Amino acid sequence: MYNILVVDDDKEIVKAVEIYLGKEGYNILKAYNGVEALKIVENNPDIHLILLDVMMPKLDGISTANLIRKNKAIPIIMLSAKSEDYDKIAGLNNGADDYITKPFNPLELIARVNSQIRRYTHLGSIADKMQEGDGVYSSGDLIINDNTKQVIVEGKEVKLTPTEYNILKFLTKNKGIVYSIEQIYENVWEEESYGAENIIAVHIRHIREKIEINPKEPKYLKVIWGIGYKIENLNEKN
Amino acid sequence: MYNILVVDDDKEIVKAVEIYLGKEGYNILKAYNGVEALKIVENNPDIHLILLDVMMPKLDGISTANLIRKNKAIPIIMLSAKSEDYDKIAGLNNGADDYITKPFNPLELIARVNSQIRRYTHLGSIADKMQEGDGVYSSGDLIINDNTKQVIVEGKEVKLTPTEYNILKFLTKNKGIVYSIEQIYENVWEEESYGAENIIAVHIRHIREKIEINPKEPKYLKVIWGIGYKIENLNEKN
DNA sequence: TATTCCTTAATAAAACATTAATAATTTAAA
DNA sequence: TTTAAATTATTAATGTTTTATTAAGGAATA
Repeated sequence: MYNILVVDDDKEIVKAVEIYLGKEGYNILKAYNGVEALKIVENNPDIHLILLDVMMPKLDGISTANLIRKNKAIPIIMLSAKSEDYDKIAGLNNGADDYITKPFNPLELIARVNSQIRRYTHLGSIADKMQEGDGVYSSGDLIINDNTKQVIVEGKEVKLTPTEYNILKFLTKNKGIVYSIEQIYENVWEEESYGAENIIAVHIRHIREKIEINPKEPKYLKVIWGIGYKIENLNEKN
Repeated sequence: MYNILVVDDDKEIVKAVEIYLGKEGYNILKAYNGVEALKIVENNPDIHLILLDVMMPKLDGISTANLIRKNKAIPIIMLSAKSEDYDKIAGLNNGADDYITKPFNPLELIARVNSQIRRYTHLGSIADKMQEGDGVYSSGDLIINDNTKQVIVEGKEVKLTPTEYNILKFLTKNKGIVYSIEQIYENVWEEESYGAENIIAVHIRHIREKIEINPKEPKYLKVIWGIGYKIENLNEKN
């Protein structure tokens, strides 16, 4: 049984989250501002994840996260009312592991919570087993093992078709670099590209469906408008 | 006499399972939701196996399994109505030892129950006798002893032909790694491969018939579509 | 010579790739 | 700020490839 601390000054939201996550079998602790959250974290050594609103009276979510992170390595998911740029807000805040914008889709909430819990509880062992090099490529919590042809995202294995696998492998091997549709086609199919736009788009969509929690706000497989696609380089965090 | 707890909110299914397993000589205990199941497990120290429906009111099967597993190491077989992706559902749930999709074939039900009971009651001793290394290769409850040329699956010896044995040995020695049909042919026959597709496919089928409970949903010998075959690495579970 | 095993062939089933049509975004221009 | 053009996203269908299955004939083995 995992314990999740939910922190939001809006009691309706806390209640809703409690219902959604309760059904999933999680045990919920509640706080209504940052100060309360800090006290609860201090007194409960066994909290597995924190859901933290950004906008709160007394102590805002980002400061709260930073204070908690001084002492503990608990995963934190930030909640924010504004549907602002996912990347920007997430980037502002070193403390958070993930980010959800309100109003949120319950299924997405559950998926992100499960993903972080999985990551926190199992991932260490998986990541340890695999070393970059030796046909293993990674970006953040996306790991490709070309020996076993396995793709693991946030601790969970994902099944790709051969073409999907080849595209993802190519982009992850060269993470951070943007490739045009033509370049992707020619590298993966090893032949000239003609009207390849759509065929790549369809495969990209299928890959996103499998590796991204929310394919509309991809974390790994990003489009650079007018140029092409890349796998975000989520490794070297300084 | 072994005691099996059957948990499903559909009383028809509980009754049917009782009939099938009763004929096999098992003693059946019944529960109709997760909460009832927990009470029975608490009050009966001598339950040897649990059959647990995934979709149930009050407390779902996966949560129930996790709660039971906190205190006991009883084998659990999950039942699910949807014929969804076996791997996905099984992966979601660390607590379960096996998985059956409804509607199920009575023979498969019996085979899986017998297999788990055998495993639970005898396997410790077999696995102890054999040590990896010394020509002994294994994955989960599949054990190959190359000294005695024996293949043991879930506590039961299985007879393979020489070619079948060589293919299985090659894949199990290198479990987790995916080999193309050509690679398998060249490693096992030690000669160039031409149109080897079908010959391998036929042997694979024969091996599956012998080592898998349900060859259509193989647990050990898996295909990676478009790439090849592998023996799933079922050992290192953390 | 009888039996077991391997291979081939033909067919079925499943998984996957591609295409096409349409919708939604983004960017840049009016 | 609106509109238009370009680019990417999405969905469903159709076609292709790969694997699975079955059965039968031939080779090896006892």
